[in-house]
Amino acid sequence: MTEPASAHEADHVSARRRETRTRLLDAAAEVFAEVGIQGASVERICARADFSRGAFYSNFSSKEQLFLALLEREYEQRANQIRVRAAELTECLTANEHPPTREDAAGYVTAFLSPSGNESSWFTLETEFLLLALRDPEGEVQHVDFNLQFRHELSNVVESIVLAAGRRFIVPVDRSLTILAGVYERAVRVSALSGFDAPEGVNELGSRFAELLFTITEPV
Amino acid sequence: MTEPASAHEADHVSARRRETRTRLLDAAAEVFAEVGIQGASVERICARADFSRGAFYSNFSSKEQLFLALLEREYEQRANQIRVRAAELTECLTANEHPPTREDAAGYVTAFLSPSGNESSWFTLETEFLLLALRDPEGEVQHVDFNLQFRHELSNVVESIVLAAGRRFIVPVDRSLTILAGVYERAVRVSALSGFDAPEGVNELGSRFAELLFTITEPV
DNA sequence: CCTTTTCGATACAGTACTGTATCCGTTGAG
DNA sequence: CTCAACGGATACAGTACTGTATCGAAAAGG
Repeated sequence: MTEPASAHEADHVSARRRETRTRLLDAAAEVFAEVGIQGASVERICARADFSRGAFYSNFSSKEQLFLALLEREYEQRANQIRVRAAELTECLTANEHPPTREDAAGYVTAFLSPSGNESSWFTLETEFLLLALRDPEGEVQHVDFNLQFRHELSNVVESIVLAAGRRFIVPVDRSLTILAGVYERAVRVSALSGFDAPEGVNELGSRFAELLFTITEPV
Repeated sequence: MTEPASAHEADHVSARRRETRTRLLDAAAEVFAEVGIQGASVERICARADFSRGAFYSNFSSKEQLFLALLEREYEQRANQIRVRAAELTECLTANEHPPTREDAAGYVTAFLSPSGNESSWFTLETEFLLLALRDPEGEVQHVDFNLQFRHELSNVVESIVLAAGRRFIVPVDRSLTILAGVYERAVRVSALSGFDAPEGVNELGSRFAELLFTITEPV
């Protein structure tokens, strides 16, 4: 609303400007993760990016706008990664003659869920986002939208993977996903609290998850 | 450290002082929930409680200390409530001749999970706590401790309730609890985001949960 | 009833940050 | 080569908050 710049206007953002925005976003990601969205002063973010506040206000109207822009970027990246991994996994599954054993599944799940970037800071950011949305007067911040879209995407991905593995869900898919999501998110939280470093956490989660998957699916 | 007042010293807190602390804690609960632990200034909390900052610094050494005190109080209250409800439920279950049907179970679970105080602000506080713990240099803030104790308590409660209902867990108890906790916490989060007001949310959760319980338990 | 202690209020100095208004170097178009 | 527009730096005025140090009233103790 505040920054329409709709299609008919000059969409042209100079390379210089894009670079500035990127650096500010990168810096913000760090600082937000470190001290929180409220604890982060515009000044500090700019300092981290080696810019002055002038640059900031020339690119974003407020700290919240910056945060939302950051979130959008990260979600996008995240979604892409999932798509890529899902494609790999599907290919791998269809290439195999026999349906995967539990052990195979554990490996696949582990690989699929293995952290890519800085998982810890992502989790922190997401939690900040949740808090922001919780306090949002009337849904200005569309946490739900982000999540619904993401969920939908994920839903398709998981279903098609399961299918590629020659299985199908016993209980309705959406209910299954609720369970899976719950277990997964809880695992992430626990993992975040005891430090993400431990790689065995991921393996453990992988096998547990695979087991769960075998419990709530059946051969097609 | 700074305020030992260990057991051999005067534990006596005058009624006046206790009252002041309570009012400050109450105010803090509101303000923290509204604007977050970082967004809340000491000044604002004091204003809400109709005290000056003098009173605050005379009772707490910092905002974080206040927050931790608040959390302790709330956890305590929470735990008590669960104990009470569990006792009621157990009594109710043992009084019955026949093991509960799914419908019964849905009712019980719904009652057990039905919100008591301000669920929404509690969820917000807990999330703030999580974030605090995430950033905690080296486990000063003992989120894990709180949670482990709580979890342990809950674990016993759930198991004994299930037993009183004449059933037992198919998969190991701790794994079952992980699943239940995941599903529950996720439901709370979703509920928090779409406003806690909707009472049908609780009912829905109740029946889903009961169903899940029937899935992962069997008659003893 | 007077004294001592306790506890909260007030005053103060200092800091960090905000958003704007203005300035100036850079860059790209003609 | 020139000039306008762009994009970021700097300066400024103003605000909110912090923690401490001091003060005075109310309670407790004798």
